Amino acid sequence: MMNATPIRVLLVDDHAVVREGYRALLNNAGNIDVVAEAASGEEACKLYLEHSPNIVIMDLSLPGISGLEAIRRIISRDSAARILVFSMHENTVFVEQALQAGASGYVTKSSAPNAMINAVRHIAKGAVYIEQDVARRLAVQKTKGADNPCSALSAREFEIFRMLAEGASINDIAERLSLSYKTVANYGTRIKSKLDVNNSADLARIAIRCGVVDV
Amino acid sequence: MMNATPIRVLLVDDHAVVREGYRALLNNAGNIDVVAEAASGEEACKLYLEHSPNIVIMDLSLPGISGLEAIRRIISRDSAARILVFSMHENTVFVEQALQAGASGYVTKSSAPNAMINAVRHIAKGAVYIEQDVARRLAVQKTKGADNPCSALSAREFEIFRMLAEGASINDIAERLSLSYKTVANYGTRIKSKLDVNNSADLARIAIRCGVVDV
DNA sequence: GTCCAGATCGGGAAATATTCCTATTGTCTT
DNA sequence: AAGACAATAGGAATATTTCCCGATCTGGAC
Repeated sequence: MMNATPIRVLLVDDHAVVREGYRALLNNAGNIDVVAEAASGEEACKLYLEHSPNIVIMDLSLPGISGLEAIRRIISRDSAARILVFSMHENTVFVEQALQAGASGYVTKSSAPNAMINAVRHIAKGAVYIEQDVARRLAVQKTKGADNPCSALSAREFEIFRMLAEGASINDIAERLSLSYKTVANYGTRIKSKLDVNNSADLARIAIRCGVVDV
Repeated sequence: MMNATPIRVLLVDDHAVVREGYRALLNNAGNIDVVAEAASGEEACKLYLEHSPNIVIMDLSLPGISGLEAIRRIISRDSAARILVFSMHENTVFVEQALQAGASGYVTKSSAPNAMINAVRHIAKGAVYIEQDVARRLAVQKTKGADNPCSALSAREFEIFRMLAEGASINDIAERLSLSYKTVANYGTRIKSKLDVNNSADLARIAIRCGVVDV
């Protein structure tokens, strides 16, 4: 097949080996041209301005500013920027945050190898690309227009969420808030359900991610 | 340059895209032949017996049994097996655990792309390959004793600790490790006791602090 | 003013998880 | 060979979590 101008891609991942692999993959796909690579969010912003690629493929976990922050910065400079997040995180929290930040697509590293290729082509055409199962879980979770998971919580829920994430026991919390044990236990269940997790470890991680408690 | 028999490699990583990338990388290097790919520890063990590769390149985070457990199983069947761990974890705890389990090398994904190639060649010759800075940090840590709580844990404890901190349920873990529910539950209690915490949220925070799981 | 949605608060019962105890192997070390 | 300790797991008692309910209360919609 003959193609016109190739899709120009900026690759952002802090692992050189991983970038190298993706580069090989994208080159083999044809009509996709990796024009630059960045190992950090800062570098990504800089290189975006220099190269004005059609697509940015962005890992979320980066040294320095996070992938999410990098997305925000790129979008703030060019609201038409098309960014495909290529993350190993399956959690919908990340998807939400990425889309909220302005990403046009989200593909997980567990996807089929050509999912990235497909996503690149779709996004280049102006579409939004999210994988089926990720999208489904996202839809289930989108009860409110929450920009971060914590904002789906009511005041009381948030308070108890914090305490749980800090490692407080149900009894502690009940006592400190002068509530019945049952009430707190039920809040715990409701919070986990709202945040789409089913254990305290994940709860703690979300809290840390949101800066609600510290590490 | 002309070479005799190529180095036959078994690639183990749960992400098809990542495997694809490494395969491309190794093929380009010349004289290295990826003879099989596994997406899980179980599959790796099976394919190891079928193909008897010269080298296994093993990611540590796998579905089902962990990379560490897979290394142990392969080594228990063939103590001469040469396994290169190729992990994204920089933490020395992982290096320690991997070498203890019988790995012959440890390369992080942040290394230069050809570090993997070098490592494969070295290990194929029978050497042990660990990157400079990783080795240095390992040595530093050894000289000044236990600086992080995880080193108080045994191999099994560490493995389960990780899984718990990642949010896996007792049942998940039992199934993935082919252990009784009771065994895992008891490990959980022992781990909490050793780490001096009494809930999963604190467990997760310690794991994050030690860089054993990410946020 | 009435009504409804949603927040807050909790009981009951069943399902799960955790703890503490004990016991059997196997593998080192001394 | 003895002792220490890791790995494994059962039993029984607790503790926690979940699911399902119902009672208030409050702030807006109509």
